[in-house]
Amino acid sequence: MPSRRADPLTLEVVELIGSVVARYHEEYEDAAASHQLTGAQARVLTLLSLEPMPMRRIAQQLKCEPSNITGIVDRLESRGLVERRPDPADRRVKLAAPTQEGLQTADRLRESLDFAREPLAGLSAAERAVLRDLLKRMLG
Amino acid sequence: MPSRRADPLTLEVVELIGSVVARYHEEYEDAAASHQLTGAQARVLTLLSLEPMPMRRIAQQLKCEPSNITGIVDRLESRGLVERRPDPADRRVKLAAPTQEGLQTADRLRESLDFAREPLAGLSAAERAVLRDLLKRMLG
DNA sequence: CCATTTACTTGACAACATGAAATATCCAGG
DNA sequence: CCTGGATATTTCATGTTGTCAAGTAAATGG
Repeated sequence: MPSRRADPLTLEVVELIGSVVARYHEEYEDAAASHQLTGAQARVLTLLSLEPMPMRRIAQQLKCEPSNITGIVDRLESRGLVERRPDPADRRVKLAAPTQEGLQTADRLRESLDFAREPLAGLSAAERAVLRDLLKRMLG
Repeated sequence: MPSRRADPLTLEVVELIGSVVARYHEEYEDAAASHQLTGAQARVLTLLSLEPMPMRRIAQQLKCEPSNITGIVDRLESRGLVERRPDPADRRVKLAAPTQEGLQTADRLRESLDFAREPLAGLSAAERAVLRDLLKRMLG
């Protein structure tokens, strides 16, 4: 039910969220590029740095087709950042896992993601807590 | 200056912003797809629905190369959603403008962008105002 | 009036994304 | 045990987005 026209305040907040999204993306792509990674490659590498996982699960997390992941992991693998391991429990499955160098790259990537510190630095701890709670409720 | 490790609260907020960004994107792509548009096409059409503008300016707004815009506008034009007009003041310039049908599509697109209403509905007006102010300050 | 700059397009190329088909493996019911 | 159906991954064809370099047309300023 589309309710009726959203009120001006809601529209303003939506507009601001759009700006946050645009800025986040820009900074994410820049951070990735500074490590010669594309955004998609950076996302996959970051995911794997938390926990190795089957190709299929990567696709689920990124909400795309598994056949797409094949190519992205291929490129990461050809650069020595990721490797495919057999799953002892299921020979159909290939576990993608970061190499040592992949882990280091993921760490440096995390550090260069300044969207964290820079824009939030202007907010006090109390304000950040309020923001956290509001975002949490927004995300349901 | 990477300052030192960000505190847990900041990290939590950053994580939440990441979730908001992911969700916003997902919904945006879905809304675009429901009108047989790609995300990029939807962004350009939305931009033009506010105000016709030269190709060059579209590229600046989208932060990409002008040569990229040529293709996106080509596809929108071949579907009758956008047209190129000469700029009376400068014959090098082509103004991209939405057609009647393009305007209608842009309107319907806006309506289906429920990221506005749905998640924000859980917040009171006062809370939305607080959120607005915090986001504004975050964006500097 | 000529050199330079600007706006746009074109062409070559890479990454990303989807969908369909192929391969290998698992698994459950007979 | 065996077979038929489901599952995991890859390959291929195709389309969109993105970059960069080169080309054309038009403006602009010495």
